[in-house]
Order: sequence, then structure tokens, then C-alpha cells
Amino acid sequence: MTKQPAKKVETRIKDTELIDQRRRQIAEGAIEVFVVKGFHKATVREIAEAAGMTMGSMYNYVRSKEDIIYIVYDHITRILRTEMNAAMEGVDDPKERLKAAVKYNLESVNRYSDMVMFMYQSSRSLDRESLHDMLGRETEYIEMFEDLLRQSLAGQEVSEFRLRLAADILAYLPVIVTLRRWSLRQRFDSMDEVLDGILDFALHGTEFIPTDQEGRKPLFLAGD
Amino acid sequence: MTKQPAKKVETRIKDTELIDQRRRQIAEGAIEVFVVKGFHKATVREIAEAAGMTMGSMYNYVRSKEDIIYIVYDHITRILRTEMNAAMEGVDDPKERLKAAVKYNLESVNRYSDMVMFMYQSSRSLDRESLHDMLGRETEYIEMFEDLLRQSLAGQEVSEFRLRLAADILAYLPVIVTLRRWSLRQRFDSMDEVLDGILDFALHGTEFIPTDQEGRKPLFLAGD
Amino acid sequence: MTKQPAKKVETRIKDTELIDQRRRQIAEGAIEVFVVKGFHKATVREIAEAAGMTMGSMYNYVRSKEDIIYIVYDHITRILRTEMNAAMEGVDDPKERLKAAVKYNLESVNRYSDMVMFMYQSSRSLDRESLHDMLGRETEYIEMFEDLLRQSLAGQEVSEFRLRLAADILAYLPVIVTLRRWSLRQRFDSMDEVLDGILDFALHGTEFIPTDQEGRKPLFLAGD
Amino acid sequence: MTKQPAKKVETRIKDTELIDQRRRQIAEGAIEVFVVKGFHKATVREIAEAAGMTMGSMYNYVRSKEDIIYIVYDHITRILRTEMNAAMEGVDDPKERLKAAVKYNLESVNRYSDMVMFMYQSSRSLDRESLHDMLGRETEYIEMFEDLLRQSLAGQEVSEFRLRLAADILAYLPVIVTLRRWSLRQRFDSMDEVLDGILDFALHGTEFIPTDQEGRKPLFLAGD
DNA sequence: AATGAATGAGACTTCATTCAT
DNA sequence: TATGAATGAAGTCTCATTCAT
Repeated sequence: MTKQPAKKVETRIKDTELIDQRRRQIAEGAIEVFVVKGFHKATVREIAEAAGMTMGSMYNYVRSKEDIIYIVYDHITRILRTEMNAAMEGVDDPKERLKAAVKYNLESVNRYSDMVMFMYQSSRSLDRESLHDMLGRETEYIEMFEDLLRQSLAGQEVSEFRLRLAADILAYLPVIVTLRRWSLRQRFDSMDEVLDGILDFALHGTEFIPTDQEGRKPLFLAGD
Repeated sequence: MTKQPAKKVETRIKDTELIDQRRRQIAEGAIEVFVVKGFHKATVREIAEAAGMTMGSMYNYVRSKEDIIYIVYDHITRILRTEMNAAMEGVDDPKERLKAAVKYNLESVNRYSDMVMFMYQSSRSLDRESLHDMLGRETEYIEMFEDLLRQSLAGQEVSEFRLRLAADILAYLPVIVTLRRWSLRQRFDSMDEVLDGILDFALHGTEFIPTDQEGRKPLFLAGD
Repeated sequence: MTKQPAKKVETRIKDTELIDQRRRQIAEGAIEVFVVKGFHKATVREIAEAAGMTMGSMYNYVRSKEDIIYIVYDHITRILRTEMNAAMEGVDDPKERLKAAVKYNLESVNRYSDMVMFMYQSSRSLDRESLHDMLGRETEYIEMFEDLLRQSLAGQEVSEFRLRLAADILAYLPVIVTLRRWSLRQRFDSMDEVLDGILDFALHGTEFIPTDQEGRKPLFLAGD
Repeated sequence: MTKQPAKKVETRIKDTELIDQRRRQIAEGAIEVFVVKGFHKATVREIAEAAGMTMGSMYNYVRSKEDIIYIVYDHITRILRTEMNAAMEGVDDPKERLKAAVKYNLESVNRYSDMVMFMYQSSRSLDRESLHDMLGRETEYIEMFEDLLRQSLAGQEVSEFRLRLAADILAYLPVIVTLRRWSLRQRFDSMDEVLDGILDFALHGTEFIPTDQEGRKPLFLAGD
């Protein structure tokens, strides 16, 4: 189910454990710099410093600045995926699982807002292969929502098309917390309330899935 | 009600009509280049060429590369605003106006997908003042949705908080068409159907606004 | 005796009166700008503006930016020469004339300090011909001091070499007021006193001219 | 007594010995170019070449073109100071020391005429901090002459004001050799004789210092 | 494996000068 | 004569990448 990322950043170094450790350092250092200055304005020297190594050293684990961006994407998505799995662990009821997934998605996007913002702003700088890799992960992520929706609506007559589309939207909607952060901060007092509100909206939206619109019963009630 | 943008890009040129014309050329040329290469990888020489003038000439209408990005943002938002106004003209029924607004929003974001993508990816390159200007326009835009929702729900008991939040979401949601374009293209045959589906989802979502959840009647039915 | 400057800046314009007026405008405008920013950092646009005309217009009276610097030198030296002549008018006693010359030299260099400073800093930017022209004027100026000294020492046995050298020095020394202005301001309260002091020093220095060092009598006493 | 220059040009390089070496290269290369073309017309590329390194390399030791000019000033004043100290070493008699100082000053200004000319023409291009630094050195230099004069005149009743002023003049006068080089070359056969003459003039001038003008005895006799 | 100095291509920007009106 | 927009050459500086130690 989890297809492994195809891309591998090649290096001159042999010691694979060291590679992993250095890559982690690089990812963390790079994120620090990227969220402040963005990819283009960050210099590799700054990144190396933030990563606790010298420029020359870093180039032993990376072939180009573009490689760094891939490592960062990989690092971030790995974190998000890991936390997502943890968040849903132990929740068995399908509807609850769906709700937990959206809720977690909201919270993590909110928590890692800077990183997510960075990802949305820098995708253009990924090379072809890395971009493909990332889009693949996104697809997996959406498909997870698809499964959750399908299980939640088991027994009802559903529009497959709408179900799939809803999955896309549920995966995407929480990102509002990042991309419209400024607007939301301006217009609302409490971000927690906002998160709850978005969750409500999202779940209400899913009601458009069942084919039988007249007799349908709401999946969720506001404030559930 | 429509506050004019504060920022003015100063120039050495006196003929104001000429300024407008050249700025339009610059905006259009820049967009051409930006959507392909992004802001940072685009050189001012390329931009000038695409704009049909020499570099030196362009710098008579612009003080820095950053000014160009502002001009582009201004150009794009102006287009979107103009078309939006045109789209809603003649639609009087509040609900229909709301629906038209969301629908138009979807369509225009879809049509100008490249430009919108560019805007989301490049906001970091706006200088402070320009960014403020743009966020102000965004706020106006969201407030318009707020008004539309308020009129549509006239007579019902509504949660002001939810209404405001829904406005934010309705303004934001259509951007999925741009930011997840790849995913949507992969997963669905017809983009038109997708647009309809998103509209449905969005309008269903608004049902979370009324306070009286039990007795509420759907504002919209799927497929309306 | 007064050889006319050889150099003529050619132009397209025929009306010679107009040329003179515009040239004066240019010189005065240019000086304004030059003393603040120096020759290189001053733009021709700024100069034209300070001169009360447009760039294009200015180029009717000037072939290049370098021409402007010549016009300025010409203007300044003309002022200095005119004032010098006025200052010495009516003074007949040779020693008094000499003293008046040095005194005036000091005062005018002090009064036009900015301009003189500019001249010393920008001579490198004069084209060959202009430089030659200016050096010629300088020579005339020194020769005037030579004559004054010769008349003042009439009857004494003098070293021609020293007399000539003293002329050079008397013409040069006052420039200390410009080139060391900062230092003098720092170290002394009253610039007037300083001017007097320099005059004294200069005149005392001239005592080295007579060949008969033993029997010589001071030309000047301090404080005369 | 010798306050160290405050200004430090920062750099990315860590090896301080290397920094010193490269800075010396840069200073020497830059002087070569500057004396021919002046600061503004010299390109950093030319300077780097004359310094025997690439442009990019040079920018590892310098943050801006303006830094270069400071390095050059520093280099030149350091040379002059060093040589001055050497020249006076072993001369104990106060009058002889004073004479040696003026004489040396003349000779070194004559020897390094191009550099000194450059310094006078380019001070405007120093940034605020560098200028302050340089003016401070100048002050130190003048104060040295003050001390020499005071020791030479020990026992006599002197005007403190005139003594201080004479120090300023003695430090400044030799520069005539640079600033009026053309004129002196035109008017005199031997520059050595000129140097002697200026020395004489300068020392004679100092006779205006003692308060008791009537009974004073010349400090120096011409030709001493 | 690590270091950090060297490199050079290329970017943005300025501005003297020209020229059509 | 006057205007001011257009031009493009040239200059400064940055920074990803390499390489000798």
C-alpha cells in the first residue's frame, strides 16, 4: 500500500547511518532557514551553518541546492504521515476515524503552518523527479480519505464521483489554515474555534455525497 | 466601500497614459514569463523582452524587479475583480447571487489557474507595502462573500461566527482547482464536472451556519 | 598678458547670448550638485534640473558630461579672478599689494571652499584640453605672485629661484583652508584668526628669499 | 598615544594571515589601478586582476568597492607612518628632529606623489567611518609636529595658537609637491632643489611663532 | 570525511546619450 | 529650441559549486 519514494539522492559517502543522520541535520537546518527566507533567498552557506556543518561538508550529502529541497519535502511529509498514523491509532468507528483524520489534518497543518506554507511556495523548485514523488504521496493521502469516506458511508447509495471529489476537498480544505492564516487571524479571535468551524463545514459538505438527496440524513450535526 | 490601493509605483515618466500602457505591457509580459519560470528564475531582461521593450526602457516604469511583481499582482486582481463584477451583474436573487459568485470564482480561478498559482507561490517576494495592499484586497473579497451569505440567510437565525468563517472558506475553496490541479486532472475525467462538484460541496457546507441545526432546511440541494 | 583660454565648447545653438545665459545656468546648477555629490555621483539629470532645464535641452549647450566640468571650472576661476582684481584695485604700495593678494586669496578660498575642494577632487575628470587650459590659468596666477614679490623686494639682492618658488607657495598655501578645513575647524576656535595666522606664516616664509641672510631685515612682522 | 584605527573590514575568510596577505595584494593592485584611472573609473575587475586574483575571490576579502578604498588608504598611511618613524630614528636634537620630519615629509610625499594625489582626490568616496578613521590619523600626524615644534622652541616665549597653527601648516605644506607637481615641474629644473626650497620656506615660516618678535633670533637660516 | 578558499557566470540596476516630436 | 522617452553598455555584487589540503 505504501509505495516507497522512487527518488534517491546519491552521494559519495558510504556510511549509510551517517548519511541518515546528516540528512536529518540538513533537513532541520534547511527548514529553519527556508521558513524565514524562502528557498531562493536562502544561501547554501546559511543552510549548512543552520545544519551544523560546513558548506563543503554538506556537499558530501547533497549534489545540489535542489537536492536540499527534496530532502526537506521528504522530511516534512514523513513527519506529517507519522503523526497522522499516530492520531488515528485506536480509533475504530469509521465516522470517528474520518473525523479524526480531518481534525488531525487541520491541527497538524496549523502546527506546521510555516513548513506547509513553504511547501506550497516552493514546489516549483523541485526537480521533475522529486515533484513526481511528492505528487504521488499526495495521491496516497487523498486515497486514504477516500477509503475513510467509503467506510463511513457504507450502506448508503453514494455517487462515486462525489465521494472521490469529497476526498480531494477534505484533504485540501485544512490548508486554508496556512494559506489564509493572515486573514483568519485578522478576522477571528481564537484559532481553535476556527479549526472547529472548518471541521464542521467540511463534514457538512460531505453530505452532498449520497445520491438520495431527499431522504438523506446528515452524517454530522454541527458541533458534534 | 472599495478602498483604493494605497501603493503607487513611482517613475520618472510624466505621460500618465503612456505609463498605463507600458505598465500593462509589463504586466502581461511578466506574467508570460513568471508562469513558466517563476519570479526568481525570470530575469528582468526576459521580462522586458516579453513586454516588448528594452530593459532600460522598462526601468523607466519600474524601480526594481520587485515593483514588477506588484504590478503583476495588481493586474491579475484587477482582472479577477472586473470579471467578478461582470459575472454578477443582473443577478438579483440573493441565493442566486451567492451561487453565481462561488461559481464564477471557481471558473475564473480555473481559467487563470497559472496566474493564481503564481500568486500563491510568490507572495513572499512582495515587499511589505505591496503585501499589505494585496491582503487588503483579499479581505474586501471575503467581505463580499460575507454580505452575500448574510443576504441569503436573511430571516434565519445564524451564528455570526460561522457565517464569517463560511465566507472565508467560500472564497478560498475554489483555489483547490489551482493548487491541486494535478491531482484533480489525474483523478477525474472532466474538469467541468469537478467545478460543479466543488460548488455543490461548498454550498452544502454553508448549511452549518444556521444556529437551529435540527429544524434547518437545506439551502441548496445537490445538483441545483 | 592675459592669454584667453583656448578651449571652446561647441554646440548646435546659434544665438550666442542665449548660449552664455544657459552656460551660466548650467555652471551654477552643476556647482550646486557637484559640491554635494561630487562629479561622478552627480547625474546629468540632476544637473539639468538644478540648472532649471531639461536634460535634452542641456545637451544643446554641452556635448558631454565632461564638458560640464570644464564649464564649471571656467566659471569658478572666472569668479576668483574677478574678485581678486577687485580686491587689489586701488592698493598701490607693492608690499601692501602682495599682502592684499595673499589675504584675498585666503579669504576667497575660504569663502568658496566647497568649490575649491571640488576643483581639487575633480581635476582628473577634465579632458586633456581642459586640463591644459586650467593649468595655464594657474600658471598665470602664480606669475602674478611672482611679480608682486619682485616688486616688493625691489632693491634687495634676491635669489631668483627662491622668489619663484615662494610665488608658488604663496599661491598654494591658502588652499590649506579648504583641504584641511576639518582639521582646522577641530583644532581652532575662530577661522578668522586662523586666516590671519596663515597670512603671517606665509609672509614670514618669504624672508627666505633674500640672498643676504645675515643682514636681512624682516619683510613683515607678525601681526602687522 | 597611538590610538588604533577603529574600523575593521569584515570578511567571510577565517585564516587571518591569509587575510593580511590578500589585503596587501588588494591594496597594491588597487593603487596601481587607482593612480591611473582614479577610484570611479577603476572597475573592480581591473583591481582584482591587478591584485592577482579573480573578482569573486577578492569579494571574499572585501564587502564592497568602497571597502577597497579604505584598505588602500590604510595601506598608504601605514607606509608613510612607518617610513616617517624610521626616518626620525636616531635623531635626538629637537630642531634636527623637526627638520628631519619636514624633510622626510617632503620626500615621501614626493616619492609617493601618485598615491598622495589619489588620496586627496578620493576622500569623498570614503564612507563616513573610514573618513573619520583617516581624519583621526591626520590629527595624530599634526600633533606630532606640534610636539616637535614645542620641543624645538623650548625656553622661548611662544604663542600657543601660532605653534599649533604652524604644526598644521608644516604637515600640510609638503603636499604642494603633489598637488602642484605639474606647475613645479614646469617652472623648475630640479625637484630636489625645490624640496630644499620648500623646507627652507617652511622653517622660516615657523619664526612667526615666538611672541617676542623684535628680539627673536631665527630658528633656522636658509640653506642650513 | 571535513574544511573553507577560489571561482566565474550571471543578475540587477544605473545613466550618459540620442532622437523623434 | 525644447522636450522627455528610449536605449544599451557597463558596472557591482552574489552565490552555487569545486577542489586542494
